[in-house]
Amino acid sequence: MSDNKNFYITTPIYYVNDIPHIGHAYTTTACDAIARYKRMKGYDVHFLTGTDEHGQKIQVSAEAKGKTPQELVDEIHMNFKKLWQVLNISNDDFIRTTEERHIKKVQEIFSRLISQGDIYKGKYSGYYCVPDETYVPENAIIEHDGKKTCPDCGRELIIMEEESYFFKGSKYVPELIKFYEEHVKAVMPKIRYNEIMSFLKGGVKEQSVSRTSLKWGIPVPGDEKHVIYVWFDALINYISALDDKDFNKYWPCVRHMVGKDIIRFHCVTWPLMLLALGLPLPVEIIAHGWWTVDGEKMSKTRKNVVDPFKIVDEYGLHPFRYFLLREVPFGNDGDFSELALVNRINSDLANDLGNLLNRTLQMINNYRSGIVPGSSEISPLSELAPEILSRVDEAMNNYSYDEALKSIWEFISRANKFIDETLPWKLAKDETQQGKLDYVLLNLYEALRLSGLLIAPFMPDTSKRLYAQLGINSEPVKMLYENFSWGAGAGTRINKAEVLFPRIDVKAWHKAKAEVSPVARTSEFSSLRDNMKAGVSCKQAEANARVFPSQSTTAQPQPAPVNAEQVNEIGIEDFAKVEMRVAKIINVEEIPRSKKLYKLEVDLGYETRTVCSGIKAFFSPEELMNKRVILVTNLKPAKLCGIMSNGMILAASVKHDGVAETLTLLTPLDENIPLGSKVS
RNA sequence: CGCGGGGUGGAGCAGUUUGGAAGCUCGUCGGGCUCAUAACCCGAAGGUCAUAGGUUCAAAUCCUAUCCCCGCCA
Repeated sequence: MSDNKNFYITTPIYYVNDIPHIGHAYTTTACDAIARYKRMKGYDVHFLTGTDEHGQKIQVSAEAKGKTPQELVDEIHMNFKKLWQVLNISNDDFIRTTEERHIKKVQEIFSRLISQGDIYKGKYSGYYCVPDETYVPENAIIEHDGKKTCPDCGRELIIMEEESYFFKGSKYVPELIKFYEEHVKAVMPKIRYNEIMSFLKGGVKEQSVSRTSLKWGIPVPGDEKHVIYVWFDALINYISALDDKDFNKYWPCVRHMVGKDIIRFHCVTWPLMLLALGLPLPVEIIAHGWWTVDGEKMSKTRKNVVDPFKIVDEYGLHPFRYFLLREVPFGNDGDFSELALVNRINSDLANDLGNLLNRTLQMINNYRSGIVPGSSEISPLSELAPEILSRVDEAMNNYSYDEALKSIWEFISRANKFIDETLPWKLAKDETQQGKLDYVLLNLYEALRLSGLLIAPFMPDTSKRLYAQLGINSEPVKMLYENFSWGAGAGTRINKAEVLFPRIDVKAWHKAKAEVSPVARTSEFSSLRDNMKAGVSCKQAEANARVFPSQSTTAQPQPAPVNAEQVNEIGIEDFAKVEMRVAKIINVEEIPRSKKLYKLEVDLGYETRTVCSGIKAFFSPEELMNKRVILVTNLKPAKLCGIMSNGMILAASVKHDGVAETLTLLTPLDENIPLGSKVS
């Protein structure tokens, strides 16, 4: 643990071109909870998040939209700011890599490393994929017919050589290994620590830290045709966000929360940079797992992402926050499903906590006219309380949110059990038992008062609502744990009991969900074209597209008509944008790592193309060979399972519960129609 | 041999580092209670811990081989 009472926690800066999804929400919520927790422990907390706004993709999408990159990022970084507002994130700062303070600091650091000889100009040469605009590392190259090809698109690589700046981070590797050996908790959880150690011991190459191929980035000072490599640029945000005063105060106690995918940058690249700069290394780097959705991999390119805005809209903020932090053991991957969320809401939030509050308040109201009685007798609850506090503290120090919440709920369960043990409704009827009743009611009240405090870092507004019902006006998030004293709640006038979390009728929920998509998706960003270009299989893209438009409005899911799929009407001018032609399948290849896709070669008469099609489950390669099909020819190419797909084959399907049961290809009736004929 | 994660009662998972009576949540069944959001409390059923070998007094946990799932990036 840190030796002082300062605590600096950061999220990664999110790539601004991404659509905010559950993964972003998770990382940031986790940081928020620890930030709030530490504040309540009396720490001086600085909590930073932000956006990474440079890079090729931004440049390209800006061009596509007829904007400057700066205009684009000024607009879309708001997606993240908005989300943090909705999720009630208590960050102290939000940094953008296009801000002056950041650019200046990056250039300053770059210059300094040049002048001390840790960055030098050299030549970079390697295998390069021209269409993908990327270098392919030796170990990723796939040999095909004696040619070196790109693992992503399969096209041939060329040897490319360009001028580049290099960072001699490797010379600090022994020092870093030593540091990690002495600080085994610097990378958490343990499995990641081991991963990093074995990576470091395998040796680290010098890294190219500049690019000449793109423009949208921070120029190398004094050598403007080079742009500083995005990771070098991005990592520095953790420092550039602090002014000199804050730097001295917070840097020595910095913690980075990251997804497990980017640990190399944070646990190797970044510390090597810091060693070169002679700065202290991060106290802790915490790597969490990933989310799947309904058991399936979620990705920004696949668009089966969970839209946090929509979930919050439908289920409320705090159930969502609670679910994220409770559902998954620290560091593990987790699965998001709405049903699991509903179950958590019902059992943990409504039944255990909400109901405890309700029954307690009703009894105080009925038996003591709404005034909390006093009692100094020790109870099982007052005895358990300190233990729970210390268990929560231990869990939080290990970022084990699930353990912390489990402990809190153990306390809540104990309180429910306490009611059954003491039977207050019987005590109420017995004149001689009034002192005992005081004891029961006071202890229940205190248990709730403490629970409200304990859940505050996770569900700040819920704890506030809970406190309001308890008759306490101050906000739990602004309190300190150490100021809690058991019994101090005596004499308080409580407020009217209200339902804290309404139960969700699971049967009705299932019924409503059967008629709407199981996964929330954004209408704002989602369109048929987006889905398709994003590499979703045809069927799924259709499904995605048809789910919307959806209005984010009411709290309850709106039942939709069963058979009428909602499709936006389009004009003929929209239809005319789609070019379809007759094509013949001339080759069928299995893609070993995909159970849905075939790699098809199709002949359009004037050219042949590679198309990936999600029809493996329905046809054998023999059935497909030489079939004439209708191909959408002007679909933007997309990579599916690593293979470039240049078009989409049309098929009709019958679905049951959203899964295609039968599927038939659309094929021209006239076998003799020339290949390449346009369909309209 | 590309890399990584995983296979534990009906479902979802913990436990595997450091071997020592198989645990949690949900669901099911039975009972209790009536203050409460059909909530709460107690009890029960249900697992050869993927498979096959091995080490050991003792293996979900260590070793070897095999099979099967899931990702390839937040």
